[in-house]
Amino acid sequence: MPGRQFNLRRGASVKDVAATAGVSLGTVSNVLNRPERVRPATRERVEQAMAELGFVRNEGARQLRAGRSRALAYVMLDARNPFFTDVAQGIEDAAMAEQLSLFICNSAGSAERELAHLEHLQEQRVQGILITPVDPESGTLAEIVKRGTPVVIVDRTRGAGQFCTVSVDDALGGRLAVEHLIDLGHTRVAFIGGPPTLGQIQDRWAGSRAAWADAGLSPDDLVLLSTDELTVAAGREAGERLLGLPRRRQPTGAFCANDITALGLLQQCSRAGRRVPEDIAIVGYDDIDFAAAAAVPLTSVRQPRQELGSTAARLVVDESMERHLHEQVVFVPELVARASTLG
Amino acid sequence: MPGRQFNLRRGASVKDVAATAGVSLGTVSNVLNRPERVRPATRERVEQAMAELGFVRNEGARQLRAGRSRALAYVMLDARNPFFTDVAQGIEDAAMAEQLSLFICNSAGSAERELAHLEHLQEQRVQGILITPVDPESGTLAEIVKRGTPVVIVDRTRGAGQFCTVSVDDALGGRLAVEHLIDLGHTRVAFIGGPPTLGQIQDRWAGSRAAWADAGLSPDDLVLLSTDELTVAAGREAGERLLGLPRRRQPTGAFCANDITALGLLQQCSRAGRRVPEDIAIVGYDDIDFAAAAAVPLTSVRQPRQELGSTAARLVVDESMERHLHEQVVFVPELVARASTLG
DNA sequence: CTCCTGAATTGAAAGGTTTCAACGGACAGT
DNA sequence: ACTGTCCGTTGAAACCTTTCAATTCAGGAG
Repeated sequence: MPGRQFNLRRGASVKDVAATAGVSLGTVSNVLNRPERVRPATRERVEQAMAELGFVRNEGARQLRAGRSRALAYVMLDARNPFFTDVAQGIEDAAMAEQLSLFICNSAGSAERELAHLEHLQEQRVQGILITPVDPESGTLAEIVKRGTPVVIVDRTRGAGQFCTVSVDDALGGRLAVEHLIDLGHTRVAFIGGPPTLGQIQDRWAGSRAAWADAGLSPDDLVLLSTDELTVAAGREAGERLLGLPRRRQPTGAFCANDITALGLLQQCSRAGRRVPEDIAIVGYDDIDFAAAAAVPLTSVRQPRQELGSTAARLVVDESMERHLHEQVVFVPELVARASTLG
Repeated sequence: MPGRQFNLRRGASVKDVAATAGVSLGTVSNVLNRPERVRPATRERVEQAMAELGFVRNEGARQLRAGRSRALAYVMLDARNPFFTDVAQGIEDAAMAEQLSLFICNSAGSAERELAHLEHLQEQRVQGILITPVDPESGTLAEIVKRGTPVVIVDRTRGAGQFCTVSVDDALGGRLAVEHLIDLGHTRVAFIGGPPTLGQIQDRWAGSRAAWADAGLSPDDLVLLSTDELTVAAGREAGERLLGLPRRRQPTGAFCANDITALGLLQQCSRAGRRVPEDIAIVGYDDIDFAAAAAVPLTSVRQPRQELGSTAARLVVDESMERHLHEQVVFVPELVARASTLG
């Protein structure tokens, strides 16, 4: 290969391509960004040169010029919860469709980790940030928006009034779950979930109570078993409490605020020799893949997870393009009935 | 705030900071990168200016200058499999410790998606790529390495001779699972998994057979139930086949090549009214969180997932620093016995 | 033949950071 | 007083892409 030599360590640049193809920098750039402006013969020559040199665009330089990068970011609250990985999948699909890269980070519920991630993402000049925040009211996010990076809150609405949000109607979800149990004839039901400070728990509980009241049942027969977190262990522990209640005061149905907790309850029931749904019917929330995969497939409230993600991505891209009114998109959940209630 | 004005859209640059602090560009850069070289008084003045202006380093420009970015990338094979999300967690931890950003991508088993991701990552000039490839022999990866970006293969060894790899001893894992069943007195056992083209399946099967032979049992009594993939559905379907065998030829123990398949088998058993482990003992593989969360907690072969990830990250960072010999790290798996075999 | 038009192409400038050779000043030693 | 050293600081150059005003060229109209 004669003539033109470029820095091996760094690879070919537009300049090298231009020299090889015998055109100017500007033309190479046009081939990349506005090919219709370039005469087909020229374009072909340039493309040939690119292939020959193995040219790969330098996104960093591009970003520097443009002022912002072609990357989005999603800061997950809990990567171990399949709900969030499915949301991430929806975001990735949308990002790919827009030719954007995606940083996925996991705060794992730690405000400190979250902050470190947000710091990095700002340094990367990402085009927009999608986040399920540890604490929406911390002020960090507001500051990021003020600096010009669009932020969309995913799956949270409390304290997020000033942001775009994408969420699912949790009150309706709670209602659907409890109405399902009522329809099946249950007159004593447990609500399992927490912590009660979480907006979503409040909404699902409120929806449950409303459905209960609408059916003319006594509030005393909708038992709140509050947990500290939404984990398998919390579900097991709540199950222990539930099964320990005196026989005649024992609920015949339980609505768990997420599937992971429901799996814990299911395990505890199995351990105690109770049959599901004959002795106790169980409804979960989220409809993660593992809900359908449980020994007794779990009835659950499905949230449109991927759509949640892709919509959030669309919003953040919109916002990065033009000033626009903040949108608060709310999706409708759906009950998926399976063996854990139907028998 | 008098005087100095900077482009609002873009935010403050080192230049703005330098002007505000009354020093030169170089000094600001020194404060950022070699603070020990700067007189404390000066440093403080610069840091003050940074805070005042809300200065955020522009990683793109930094990358442009340095030739590569301060970001790693992990291309997952299947984001819905918790095994890989745990590996990702390990990588993220290591990346954070090194102050590196991390792109997480999901090929979802599609070579096309994988290629699109790799394209983007090269444009980003990432410092290194960690990947569980759809096809290690495709040549794409070799080309990326040739262009100077280090690549480490995660959880695959076949056809990856020329790369750094990080994996777990699958033959040993298979041996542990089957030895456990033998120890419990099982003399007829099923191996469930596939596709048989997958190196890991081959290794786990080979390890199983070796353990079986070592115990002096007849090869005919280790039954291979091959599946097309490692999914819940495949596990259910294999369960159907297993339970359909004539009673006296029916295995009393099953070793599934991953936990997800084992959950499918467990579900099928539950559906058919078989008790686990009394009628059939089940061993899974991976020890994902949901294995312990199953109605009957699953005995499983644990792989050091997070360590797998963090080691891979360490290797790729090493490789990006200096030429080094390719390392092939192999971890040792461990059996975790639970109720699905112990009763 | 000249002028005009529009299309294709050019080249310089800008964007923010890092590096490095060079510089200035203080201070010690002679 | 002079030289040499060392520390702290400086400013220009380089990294690569994109943009845009300017330029060239071909071809048609007058």
